Amino acid sequence: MDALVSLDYKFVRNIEPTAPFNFDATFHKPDHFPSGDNAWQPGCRWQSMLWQDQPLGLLFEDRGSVNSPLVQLSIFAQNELAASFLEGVVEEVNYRYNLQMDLSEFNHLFSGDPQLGSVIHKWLGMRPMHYGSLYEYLNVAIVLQNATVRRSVNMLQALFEHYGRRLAFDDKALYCYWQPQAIYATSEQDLRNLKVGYRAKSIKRVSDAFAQNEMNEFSLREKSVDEQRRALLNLYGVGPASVGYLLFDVFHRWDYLSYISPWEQTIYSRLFFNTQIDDPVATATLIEYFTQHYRGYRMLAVHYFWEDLFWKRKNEKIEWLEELIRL
DNA sequence: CATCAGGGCCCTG
DNA sequence: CAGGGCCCTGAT
Repeated sequence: MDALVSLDYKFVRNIEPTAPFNFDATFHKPDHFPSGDNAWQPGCRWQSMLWQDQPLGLLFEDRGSVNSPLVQLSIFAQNELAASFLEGVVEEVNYRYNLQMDLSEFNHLFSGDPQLGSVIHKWLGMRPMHYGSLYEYLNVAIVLQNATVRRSVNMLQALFEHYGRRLAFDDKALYCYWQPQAIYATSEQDLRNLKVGYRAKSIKRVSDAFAQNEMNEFSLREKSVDEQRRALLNLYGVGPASVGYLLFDVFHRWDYLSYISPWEQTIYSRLFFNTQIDDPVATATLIEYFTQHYRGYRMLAVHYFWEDLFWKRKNEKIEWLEELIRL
């Protein structure tokens, strides 16, 4: 299955994000684990995308500034694409990367906050984003479960190699996701052979739900948070931790925060209550704290702190954090 | 060499 | 609603 697909057609579109806009903090998230479907360097992000059965290569380039943002998007494809198709890609890209997000209220409310204020100032215009579809994110969420980062990386890579394709564009070769039908057509044992362990059952059942149109990301986007939450929890293999990530990253629910996993608990306790690693405060206390301080944008506020921390980690060693991130 | 926990979730009692 | 079991791996 590991065929190299050459994307020889190129189409260029300009996108004007809302200002202020921080290109690198939006297009690169140092806390995301490395994944074979994208690459980044300052001012550039390469990304594969499977859109309406078409394997695409995307290249985003920073052509503006914080206050006068401009992103040049190059779309690479196997063949000629209609203007309407390209418009659809641009619209979806605007959605996934939150390029038209209005941050003015968030900035206004919290730029004077003793802790969040300086972080907002430092990363002014940063957007949360997830580059993939709901189905793609679910695969990531599942391989994250109860595994070390290295193992999660290996599992996703094995899935790419077995069910995905490699796309060649702009001198890059990046893996592209598969359709859920590819796994609908396979067996749980085939998945287990890729050493995903008991997650095989979740991957299979989630893929089956999408292949049989029991899940529709686009209609789900129109529903209420509660309906979205219920629909996601209804999927086998999705629990409180995954649903939190999904509602924030895929459904853009900036205030949804109802579960904090143990390792996040340790980090937040250290950041907000200055506790020792082995003595974190209760998650209920943390949630109460976020509710008091960042009501309306609780998870977005957490995202700003989180990204700030992982950008720091990228540039300097943070010893207490290294202990918590077991590769 | 054996043991264990890891960026959860399901199922049972 | 607490707790055991689950696949596999790398660390100890």
